[in-house]
Order: sequence, then C-alpha cells, then structure tokens
Amino acid sequence: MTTPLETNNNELQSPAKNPGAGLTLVLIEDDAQIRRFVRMALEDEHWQVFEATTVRQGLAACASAQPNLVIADLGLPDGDGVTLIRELRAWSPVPILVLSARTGEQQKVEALDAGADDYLTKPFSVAELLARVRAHVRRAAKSSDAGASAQYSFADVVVDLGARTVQRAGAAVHLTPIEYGLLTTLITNAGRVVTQRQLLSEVWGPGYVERSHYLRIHMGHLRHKLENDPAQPQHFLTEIGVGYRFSP
Amino acid sequence: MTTPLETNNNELQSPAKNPGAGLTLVLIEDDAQIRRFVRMALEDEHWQVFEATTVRQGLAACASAQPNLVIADLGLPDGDGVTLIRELRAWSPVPILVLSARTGEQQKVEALDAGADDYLTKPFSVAELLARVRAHVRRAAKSSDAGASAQYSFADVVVDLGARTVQRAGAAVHLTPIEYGLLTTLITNAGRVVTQRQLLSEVWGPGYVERSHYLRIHMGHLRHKLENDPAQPQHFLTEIGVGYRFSP
DNA sequence: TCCGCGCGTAAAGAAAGCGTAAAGATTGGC
DNA sequence: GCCAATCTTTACGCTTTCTTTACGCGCGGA
Repeated sequence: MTTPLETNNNELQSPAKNPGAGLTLVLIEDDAQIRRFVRMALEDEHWQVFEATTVRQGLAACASAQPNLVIADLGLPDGDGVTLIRELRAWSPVPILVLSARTGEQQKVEALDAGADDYLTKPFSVAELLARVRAHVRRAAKSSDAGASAQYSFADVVVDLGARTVQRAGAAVHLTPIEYGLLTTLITNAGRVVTQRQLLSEVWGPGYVERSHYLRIHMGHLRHKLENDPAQPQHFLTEIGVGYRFSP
Repeated sequence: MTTPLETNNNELQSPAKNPGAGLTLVLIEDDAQIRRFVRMALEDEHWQVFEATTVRQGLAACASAQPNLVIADLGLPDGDGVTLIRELRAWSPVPILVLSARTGEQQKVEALDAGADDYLTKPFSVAELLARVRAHVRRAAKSSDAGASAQYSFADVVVDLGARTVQRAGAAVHLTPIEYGLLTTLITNAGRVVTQRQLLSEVWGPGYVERSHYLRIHMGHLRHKLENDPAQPQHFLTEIGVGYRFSP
C-alpha cells in the first residue's frame, strides 16, 4: 500500500489504547499453532488479521487486503522467504516483520537487506512482537506516505496495486471487487498456474472452493474488460481441469 | 522468478554500496570497547559518527548534530535509558536503535513503547546491527520525500490544509469536522482508492470501521458542497464495495 | 458416432451496496 | 434552559454486482 498507511491526525490517536484498531495485517506462517497464538494476540489489540500459509497465498493476500503491516515466516513450504520479501517490495512499501527459526546472522542480514524492516527469532516473546508491531505502526503513521506506487503492466493494460486502479490504453477500467480480486491473485502469481480451488478460496473465501462455475463467469467478464479478443485470450489462459494462468 | 514488476524511483536502492554516505549518526554508549567497535563498522559504511557516553551528552549531541539515526545503550551511568528515549522523542522523530545488555522482555517492551524503533541485545552481531541500521535508513529515506504543499486545488475549489479553510469559486465554503476529515483524507490520497475501513478509522476513529452507512451520508453532504452535479460526481468517486477515490 | 465432461456465454432473478431524505439525538454556545 | 449546528438513526428507491439457470461448443473415449 499499500499502501494506504495511516495518515496524519495523530492527535486523536491514543496508541496505548487500541494500537491496531482499524488496521489490517497479513500473517504468513505455516505453523498453525504459532499462527493461532499470534493471531489472538493481535486481535486483542484490534487488528484485522488475514492469514496465509504459503508464499503465493501471502502475496495474493497482500495484494487484495492492502495491509498496514506484514508478518512473515521465512521457512515456508513453497519457497524462499527472501523471495517473498523482494516480490512484495517490488510494489508495496508496507512494513515487513520477519519471524524465523534460523538464528544465523547471515540469514538476518539477507532478509533485512532484501527489504524487511524487522527480524524476530523463534522462539519469541509475544509481548515483544506486539511492542515491535506497535513501533512500526507508530512510525508508518508518522510518514503518511501516499507517494506514487509501482505499477504492473502488460499489453496496453496498467495495474496499480497500491492505488487499486486499472487502466487500459490510458483510459480507466472499472473492475468489480471479484474481478479485481481475480486479477491481483493471477498477476501476483504471473506465469504460474493458479488452481480453481486456490482462486475461489482467495477471492470468494474458503467456503466456496467447489463453486468452479463462478470462475467461468467472472473470468469471462475480466477477459472482456482486459483482453483484445476475449474468445482467444492472450494473457488470462485456461488450464483445462486445473485452473487459470496469467501470462504477461 | 515471476513478476517483472517495475520498481519505482528509489534512487538509493542498492544497500551494498554506500548505505551511510552523507548521513550522520549519534552513538550513545559508555563501554569504550563496544563504542570503538561499532564506530569502526559504521565508518566503513561511510557514516559520520558522533559519540556520547552519557544521557546528557547524548541529548546534546542529538540537538547539535541533528543525526539521521541514533544508537543508544540503555545502561548509561547518569540516567535511565527509557528517559533518554522519551526526552529525545519529545522533539525529534529520528529513528532510535537501542542496545542493551538486558534481555528481559519487559525492558524491551518498555523501550519500544517509549519510542524506540529497534532493540538489540548484547552481545550482538555487528553485521546484524549494520543490516538493521540500513533497514531504518531505507525506510526513513522513503518517508522523508513526502513533502506536501499546504494548499491543494481542483476544479474551482481551493483547500488550504494549513488554515483548514475551503473556498469554491472564490467564496468560502463551510465544512463540518467530519466533512473536512473526509476531504483531507481523500485528497492526501489523491488518485488512489481509500477503503471504507480506512476512511472510517481515520475520520471517526478506530472503533467505527463497521459503520459504512455513515460514509454514504457524509460523502453525500461533501458532494453537495463541492461537486457541480452531486448526483454525477466528477471528483469524489465511489468504488462500489471498496471505498472512495478522489480524482483531481 | 454418440455421449459425457469441462468450458464459455447469455440473460434472468436475487442480493448487496449506494444515495437521499427526514426524523431523532447529541453537543456546545449563549 | 434554549437554540442552532452537527451527528446518528431509520427508511426507502435505485443501481450495481453477484448468483442462478440454461444452452452451445469442442474434445476425447467408449
């Protein structure tokens, strides 16, 4: 957002009271126990927490939720954590706090230089985690960024993930929430196949993984808005029986 | 691997080159050995380092040197480190990195909540310290370029953020506090979508993020005061299901 | 060849979201 | 205590969006 960091007006914010109130956070962690633990602690401070268990899920969640902070484990099943940081940094200035079981200093330096803002080694104290989260939010609130965010473009289409806008041939294109969700999920996984279940779970929610007919309809709408020849798509490709793939 | 996203205008993107070039730093530490060690490492990265061994010296050095970063030990001879942080925070937003021999989480939480940005426990790795310093500088550089002019105008409307006044076609327009809050939040995020939660949290307060019907009513009032045809707004645009966006 | 499966499209019906008006409730000034 | 300004609540009609339903096409296997 970004990203939409909290802007000024700090005089009426009492940070000790509700540090996370109104703010959203993406928690990327594959260990269910830690996830539950951290989530509960954060919700106590009134954060709205979105969870993800893989790098891909995490990036997609960040694109759609536009969080105010990201907490990411480095040891995820589907990829290197440093890659996650780099990809996220390519389009979002959101503060990133890294959790990791690895204590090696090389690992820490690498993550911080890749763009992370903080690094906490497991096992960690929840109180310390919360204090560090508060510190980052406090600083982010001050900077009140609102600078131009990076854009992702293909063909004659420009997608601004920070501003949540889409242009085609210079003209603004209006996308519904579902269409935009599909778009961001696909382009944050550019080149890879995203399964139907994954798309449905990401855009509609975990309870909709069986409704694959939704995808046919809304992918059709998305193609009509962004493809030159929707009947023969060049970028939003169907992988029959599996899912869809975005090709730049 | 996947997304060739364009990274935007961050000129000092390469952290390996000269991270501290042209920047000054105040190091407050009473242990001569650590002081020497840290100083040498920082000077290798081209920081200009000012040293201090007491709270009083430290505060004086910060006042005169106006550093870009402060590294402070908590166990100083002439006073509590947390007090140092508080006093410094009273007049400076400079990033503060705390060094401490105390590992207790209570100590950490206290320092962070007092205004510190980071906390490193002795003994620490110099490489990690430098990486954390780079991370803070990187973030500080991003937020500092957000210089906003106190006046903003669009169409026949002039908004003076400093004086908190709004004119339209030369005539003063009276806005209620809520209307003015919506206006400033939207124009400081001009061009980007501001989510409903964000607007509610910013203008009403963190506890109101669910009351989206407030937005419909007061955005309507704002449009009546500032739009030519409030029924077909040109600047205060609705993003259905998401939020609102100001377009200049 | 015929059938079933998966996909794409169209159009309807249902639901959600938005804008407006007007009536209470609250606040602060006099 | 009263008044005026402001905010909150409630209600209703309208638009947008999502879901449902139906049908056509291409392809591979029996």
